[in-house]
Amino acid sequence: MDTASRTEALSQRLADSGLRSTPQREVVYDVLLKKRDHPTADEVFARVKPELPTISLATVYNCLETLVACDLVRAVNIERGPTRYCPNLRPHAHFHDVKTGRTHDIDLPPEVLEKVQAVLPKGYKPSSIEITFRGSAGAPVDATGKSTS
Amino acid sequence: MDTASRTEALSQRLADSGLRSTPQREVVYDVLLKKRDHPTADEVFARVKPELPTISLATVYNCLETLVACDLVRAVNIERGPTRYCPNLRPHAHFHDVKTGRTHDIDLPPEVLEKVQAVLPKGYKPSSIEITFRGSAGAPVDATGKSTS
DNA sequence: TTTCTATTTAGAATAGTTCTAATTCTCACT
DNA sequence: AGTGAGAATTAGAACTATTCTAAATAGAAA
Ligand SMILES: [Mn+2]
Ligand SMILES: [Mn+2]
Ligand SMILES: [Zn+2]
Ligand SMILES: [Zn+2]
Repeated sequence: MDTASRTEALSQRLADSGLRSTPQREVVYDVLLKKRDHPTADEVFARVKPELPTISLATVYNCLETLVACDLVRAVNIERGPTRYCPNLRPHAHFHDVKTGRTHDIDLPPEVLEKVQAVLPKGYKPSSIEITFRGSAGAPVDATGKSTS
Repeated sequence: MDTASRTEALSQRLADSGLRSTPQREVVYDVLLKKRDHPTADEVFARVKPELPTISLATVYNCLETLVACDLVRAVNIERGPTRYCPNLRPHAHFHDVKTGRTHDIDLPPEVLEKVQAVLPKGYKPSSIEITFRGSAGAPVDATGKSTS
């Protein structure tokens, strides 16, 4: 999907919520889609600025909040520290690599989701599930001791 | 388990890490065990104060950090906002009830844990898994419209 | 074109946590 | 028992991430 059609999809979704499409909202959404590394608001701010040099950090927070409210973006709170933002709308878990500090998306098959939901006692109605792994995702090392990656 | 034997278990675990058992650490741990509602540091502070009126908030943070480092307590970050603390060491998920704001523990059978771990690609070595539900846990309502709880 | 309202903006304010430097406590050793 | 070294506690300052406020701007509607 190119930038034009993304922008179209975005304004549609915003309109559905009675909101306007703005350059700030478009560029914030674009940078999230372009580099899907779960950036913080500060990082989004830094990436948007070259495109919109007069944007403010407050606006970045506002735009992110709006995108989350429209269900185009997920706010991710893996641990204490700044909220991170993820435009991946498919059901997925997060793997937080302690070595690199990076967070990867892990697709969740419906079958696993169901299995997890099944642990809930009757009457518990979840509206969302968040699964987070913490650990190392280092490339496996072979018998020579060299990395295989 | 009474307070005396809890204290014993605590000092043992602290000693294993080369740390001292102190009144502050004991009382902080005790209040976590006594009311398992995932309190914030501020809430722990308020509960400890009657017992140790001169304790400081900094010390509460220090004690909680120590207990987490000793694997006696889990730090829980459900969403943006203060970290919460949980002394339940069994594998469990958290259900955050949006209506009441309360967070409940949900036991996780080993079978479900395995199923969830199985989504990880080869080479991903998780050291911990966090599963959080968000939703409402309202008591089911019967045909009369009265709560069944 | 005027008006109405949404949005953006800069900066102040706030919340939660961590840091700093001084004090107090504990324990090992005499 | 007395002393010294290091561990732990403490109050308050500092810090980070976020939210709020109030004024400026921009866009749609009339
Ligand atoms: Mn942020
Ligand atoms: Mn807290
Ligand atoms: Zn993601
Ligand atoms: Zn818990």
